[in-house]
Amino acid sequence: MDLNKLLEFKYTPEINEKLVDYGFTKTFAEGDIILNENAYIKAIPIVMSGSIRVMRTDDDDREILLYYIKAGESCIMSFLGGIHQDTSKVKAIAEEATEILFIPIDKVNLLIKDYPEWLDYIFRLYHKRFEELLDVVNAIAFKKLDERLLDFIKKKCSINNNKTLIITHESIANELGTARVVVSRLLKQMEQEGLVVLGRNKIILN
Amino acid sequence: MDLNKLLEFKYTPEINEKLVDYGFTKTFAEGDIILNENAYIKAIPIVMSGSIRVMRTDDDDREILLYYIKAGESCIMSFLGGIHQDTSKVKAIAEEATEILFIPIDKVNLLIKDYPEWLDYIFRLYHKRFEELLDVVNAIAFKKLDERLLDFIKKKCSINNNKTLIITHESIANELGTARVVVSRLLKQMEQEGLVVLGRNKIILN
DNA sequence: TTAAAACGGTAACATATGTCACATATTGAT
DNA sequence: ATCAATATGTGACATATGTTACCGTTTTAA
Repeated sequence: MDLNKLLEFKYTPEINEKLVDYGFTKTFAEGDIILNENAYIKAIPIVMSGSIRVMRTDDDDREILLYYIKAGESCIMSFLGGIHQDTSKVKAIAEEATEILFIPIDKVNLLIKDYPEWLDYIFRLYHKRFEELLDVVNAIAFKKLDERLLDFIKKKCSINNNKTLIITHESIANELGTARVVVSRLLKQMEQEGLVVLGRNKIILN
Repeated sequence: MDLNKLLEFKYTPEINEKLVDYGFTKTFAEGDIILNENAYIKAIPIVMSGSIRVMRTDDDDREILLYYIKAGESCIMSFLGGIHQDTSKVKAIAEEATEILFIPIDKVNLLIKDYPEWLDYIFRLYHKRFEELLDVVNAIAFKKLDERLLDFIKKKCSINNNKTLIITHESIANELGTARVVVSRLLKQMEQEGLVVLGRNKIILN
C-alpha cells in the first residue's frame, strides 16, 4: 500500500511503512455506520478509498450533515477524541464502499514525535474541518433552505462527478435537518424553474 | 509574569520563560476589535486576562457568535491560520478590558518541537473549540430562538459571575444573528413568564 | 436647556418552514 | 396478480421569525 498520492504531506518511505505497519484495514459498505455517537475511540481512521459523511445528531433523532471525508483524509474529531480518551460527538457513515486504515491512538503519538510532516498533516486537516464547520454555521444561520438544498445537490454530484443523484427526498431531509415534505416542495419548485429534473429516487442537475 | 495558573498544561519554568521571552503583550479595551475577518495572522494570541468573543460574519454584515475565549486560552483559529499563512475567517472582539500575549508564529513552531506539553495544550484547545462549534451548529439547527436567547443570557452571566447583564437588545440580536425587534419581543415574553426582569441596557436573570 | 441619538415597546404584516392528512405512483415480495 | 411497502405530490394550516413603521422614554451632546 502506497499512501504517497493519498496523503497530502511530503512523502517519506518511512512514514508510509510505519502507517501501514501500525495500522489495520477495514472495509465498509454503503450506509454502514463507522462511528456512532458516544462511542469510545481507540484508533483514528484514514480513508483509503471511498468517502464518509459526518453527521451531528440531536437528542430527538434529528441529524444534520457536517462534512464529507474523502480519500486521503482522516476524521480529525476522532483523532482529538482519541488523544483525550473522549467519546465521539458525531456519527460517521460510509457514503459508498469505503476502505479505511485505522491507526491505534498510541501509535499516532509515536508518529507525531518522530515525524513533523505527520503533525503538519494533522494540523492541515484540522484547519480544513474547522472551516467547513464554519461554513455549515453560515449556511444554517444565514441561508434559506432552497439555497442550502441546491448547494447540497451540487456537492453530492461533485463527489460522484455525476449529474445524476440517486437519493430519496427523505434522506435529503435528514441530512439537511428538515422534513421530507419541505424538501419535496422545494424540489418541485426547482424543477419548475428548470434547475433540476426529478424522478423516483433520482435528481438530475441541469 | 507566571503562566502557571492560566495555562492548563503541566507547568515547566522553561516554557513559561520562553513564552514570555518570545511574546509581546498588548491590552485592549471593551469593544476593541482584536482580529478582523480576512486579516493576515502573524502571531497567535493567548488571553492573559479578560475575555474575547469570536464571531462569524456573513457577506451582508450579519454576524453570529461562535464562542468566547477566556483567560489562559488561545484563539486556535488564528493558530492554524498562522501556521498555514492563511487569513482569518472570523472576527475577534474584546468583551471587556483584555490583556493578550502574542506569540509569533515561527516561535510557536519552535516551541512545539521542544515541548510536547505545549502541543498538548494546543490540541486540547482545538478539541474544545471544535465541540463548541458543534454546539453552535446544534443550537442554530435545532433550537428555537427563545431557548437560544435564554442560553445566551445565562452564559453571559456566568462569565461575569453576575445575575445582571448590561447589554442592549440590539447587540444581543447581532450576536444571535437576528433582529432587534425579535429579541425585544422574546425578552418581553420572558419577563411576563417571570424568567427575567428588564431595564434599559439591563437584564436581570431570576 | 434643547436637540439629537440611542433604546425599547408594539402592532401589523410577510415569509419561510414545520406539520398533518391524504392521494397517487412505483416498486418489490408472495 | 395482488398486496404491502416505499416514494412522492399537494392542500390546508400552524408557527416562528423577519420586516416595516411608528411611538414614547431615556441618555447624551451641543
